[in-house]
Amino acid sequence: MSGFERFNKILNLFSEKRSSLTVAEISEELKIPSSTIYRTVREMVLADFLESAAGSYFRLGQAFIKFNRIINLSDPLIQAGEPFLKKLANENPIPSTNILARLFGDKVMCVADFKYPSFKNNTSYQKGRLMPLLYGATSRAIIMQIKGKRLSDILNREGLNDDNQQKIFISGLDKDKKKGFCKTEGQVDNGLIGFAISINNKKLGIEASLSSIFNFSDYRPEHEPTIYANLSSYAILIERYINKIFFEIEAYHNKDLNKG
Amino acid sequence: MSGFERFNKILNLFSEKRSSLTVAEISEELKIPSSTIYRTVREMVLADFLESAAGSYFRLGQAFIKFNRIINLSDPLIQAGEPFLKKLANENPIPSTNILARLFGDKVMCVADFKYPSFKNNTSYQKGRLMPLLYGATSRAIIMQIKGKRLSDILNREGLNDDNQQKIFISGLDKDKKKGFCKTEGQVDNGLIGFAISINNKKLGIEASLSSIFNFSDYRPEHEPTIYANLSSYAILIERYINKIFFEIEAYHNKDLNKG
DNA sequence: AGTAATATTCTCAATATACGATAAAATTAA
DNA sequence: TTAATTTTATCGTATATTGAGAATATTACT
Repeated sequence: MSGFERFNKILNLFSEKRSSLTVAEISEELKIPSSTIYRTVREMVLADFLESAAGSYFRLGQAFIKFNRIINLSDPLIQAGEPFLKKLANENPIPSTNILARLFGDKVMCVADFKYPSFKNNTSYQKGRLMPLLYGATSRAIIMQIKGKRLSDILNREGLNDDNQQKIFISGLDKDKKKGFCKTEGQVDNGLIGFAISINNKKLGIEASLSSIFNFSDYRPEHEPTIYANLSSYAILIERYINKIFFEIEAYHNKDLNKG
Repeated sequence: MSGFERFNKILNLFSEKRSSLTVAEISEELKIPSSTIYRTVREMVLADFLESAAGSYFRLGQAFIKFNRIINLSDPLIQAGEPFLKKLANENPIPSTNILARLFGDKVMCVADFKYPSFKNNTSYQKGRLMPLLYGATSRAIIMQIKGKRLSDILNREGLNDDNQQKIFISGLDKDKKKGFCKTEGQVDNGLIGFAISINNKKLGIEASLSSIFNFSDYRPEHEPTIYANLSSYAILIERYINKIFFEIEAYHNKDLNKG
């Protein structure tokens, strides 16, 4: 096993449910001698990827807070989209959670969210959370953008191996694609209904979606036109801003080149 | 150079100002052949620490968002303190930014913040940001808790090498310690005045502070008693909650032991 | 489209580095 | 204090990592 692999494996033992671990536990989980784990953990602590806590436990370290902040301040999708989430929430006809999600590798991750103050439910959609790839409007509006071999590869990796099932899933996606919207009910959280629309930027490699999620009990069919209108106008706005930011980044790099 | 060291050095090239880099740039900065950098970068992309962006640039990856979220959901200080920041802001006599900061190794980092909506200034205090160790009430209320060799080591590393200057600084801290509060004006941001109080928990190794920052133009001396009263009552509340959370964590680990 | 320029991956032999068993030391608990 | 546990240090060996350079893939340009 390579050094980096071990480093990565150690970090991935940490989760929401298990936020601190001892060297003994890590060593046991990974079946690696504790002398090696001690050495690695020490390195990681030194570099702030871990920190030692009470009772010889170790926790995730400040490095993640630091780098997360850098991402927040510089990710074009977050920069372009986050400011609009609150506005979208305010313009929706009923209380909502509003989500910017994005494909990272094989996974859909929520990168920004705004919950309308009076929105009751605790949705699964929170910044930083990985979302199920095959369920929910948020994710559908993203995989909708992928096609061909890449799509079937992803589906296979997600466990949708059966050829026939895959065809059904893809033809469902195609229908949504024609409509231009996704709408799902209770696929991720019970009692919630979600609407989503695609956002993308080929140059920046961004495959994302904007979605609004409502309590099904609040929702009435007559809300739908407003919901769609809001989503699509904000999606266009966000795509424009992403482009603007992209050109700024490009200009910045070019300036650099001319300097050197 | 060890593998991990390189990994760490690559990540630390990224900053708020420089959020994407090419392999050539990394190779140039670190004086390491690009074939090696390509290999390392590929590994890092595979593990989501980097992601490739347009124009053969690389950016920080989703792993940081993911692990940051885990920290947010599990860090006892954030868990215990964040919910109170808004309340504190609402009870302050004038608009404020309210900060939970914490010592990580040698650095003070803001781990949670709540800005009162009408607070105008863009303060340097934002979640995830490293704060200057020797300036500002926020940091003083933290180093106040450190003494002896550990304190002088930290001061030395921060560049306060002169013995005499160090004595002056420490005696200043001692005065604040007696008062139980720190108050500084314009040390970090011009036109702002900050008040801070210590928060700590030995068992969990938490050395932190709670602070309220105001626009100097809003501030009147008669506000001071209320500011202090708010800070100290919330600090006590937060410390109690940290303890409660600590016992929950302990109980959780013990339960695990009995299981296994 | 076709070509040039860049970016990325691959190969391989030399060697630096990480590995793990064990001992020693330091810290914590009883 | 002693005992138990956690952490660091040591060291020979095995092996993963390195970097030069070739090969390939991708992108940019005409």
